[in-house]
Order: sequence, then structure tokens, then C-alpha cells
Amino acid sequence: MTRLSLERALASAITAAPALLGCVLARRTKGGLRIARIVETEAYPPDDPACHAFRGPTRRNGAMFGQRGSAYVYRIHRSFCFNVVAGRVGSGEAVLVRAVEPVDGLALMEQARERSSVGRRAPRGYDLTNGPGKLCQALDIDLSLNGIDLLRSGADSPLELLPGSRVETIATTSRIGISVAKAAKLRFVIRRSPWTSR
DNA sequence: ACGGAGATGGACT
DNA sequence: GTCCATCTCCGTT
Repeated sequence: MTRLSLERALASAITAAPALLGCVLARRTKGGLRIARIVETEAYPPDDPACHAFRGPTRRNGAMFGQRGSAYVYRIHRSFCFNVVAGRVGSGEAVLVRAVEPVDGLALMEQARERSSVGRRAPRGYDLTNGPGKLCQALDIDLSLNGIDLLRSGADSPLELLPGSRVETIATTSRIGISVAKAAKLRFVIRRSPWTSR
């Protein structure tokens, strides 16, 4: 996949969600570099009652109405969830990244997960990044990254989205954790990847 | 000013 | 399967 084809896929949440499988997230902090490959996504298109933007912009979902390729981060209970904004400015659509496969910086991810798990069993193996809240812990993604441009490259880019290599078979299922529009098959996973959630 | 809900995760039965 | 921690935001008073 080229950078151009990635940007083209971001024209809508529906096209972006499968296209983001296999793409790579590069997280840069003072501690060092963490690299992860996206293995599970969910599309939240406009006019979808399960989409946070469905009832128009608010302070929480404001970043969803920004430029395609920017980040939308929000808090749910104790956790954060990370989305890639798609569509046109103002359309209000995004792709939730639900699971990633660690590629590099594994020790940093383990430390970050352990830090968030004080008093509990330290997460190991697939448990490290196989859920939307878990990957945000492992990559230290929080509200400070809400709205940033993920397509900007450079040593000072805190979180960057990079095109991936072509992916194995993609499976499509219902989305997880929502209370409305449950039937839509808008969850995309790399088939047989052990790093997906559930 | 206040009550309720949530695209979750972890512990427990 | 059930329960609930913990916080931001929203809609309503």
C-alpha cells in the first residue's frame, strides 16, 4: 500500500476501516519508539446511530469532525479509545482501532500496561494490545493526542500512521460493545490473527 | 448544579 | 456469565 492509496481510503470510514488493517502506528515518546500493526478496526460512518458524531458536534466528539487522518481519542470509564478520522472535514466519521500487534518497543508497551495495572496481574502475551483500551495503555495514547495529524511524519511526530503491506484475508463481523445498530457488519479483522480481541 | 451513561477492562462466580 | 471502578461529557434543572 502506498501513502496515496491510504489517503484515498480515508475518504470514508467504510473504505478506511478495512484499508487500515495491516497499517502501522509509530508512537514516539521520551522513552523511545513503539511500533504496532493494526489487526482489528470498526467503521463508524455518518448517519450511523452508533457513531458518536450522529447527533452533531460536541466538545467530546469535536475531533471527529476534523481533517481525515487526524486522531479522535475519547475516554470510556477507565480507558481511552483511539480512532482515525475519515471523510471530509465536518462529515463526522471515524474508524475505531480495536487491536494491534506489537512490532517493536515491546518492553515499553509492557511497562506502560503494567503501570496502568497497578494492584492487578501484569498483562502478558496477546493480552497486551488485544482491545481498544489495552492498546491505548500500551502505546500511552490519551486525550493529549486528541486531534493530532497522524499523517505528519518526522522525529517530532508523537503518533504516526503509516501504510502497511498487503494483508491476509479480511473477515467482517458485527461491531462490539454498542447498544444500537448492532446488525451492521462494520468490524474488520485480519483473519486468524491471534492479536484480535475476544 | 446534578444525574446518568458509556465504541472498556479486570476480577470474580 | 455478572459486577463495578472512575471520569468526562452531555442534557436537564
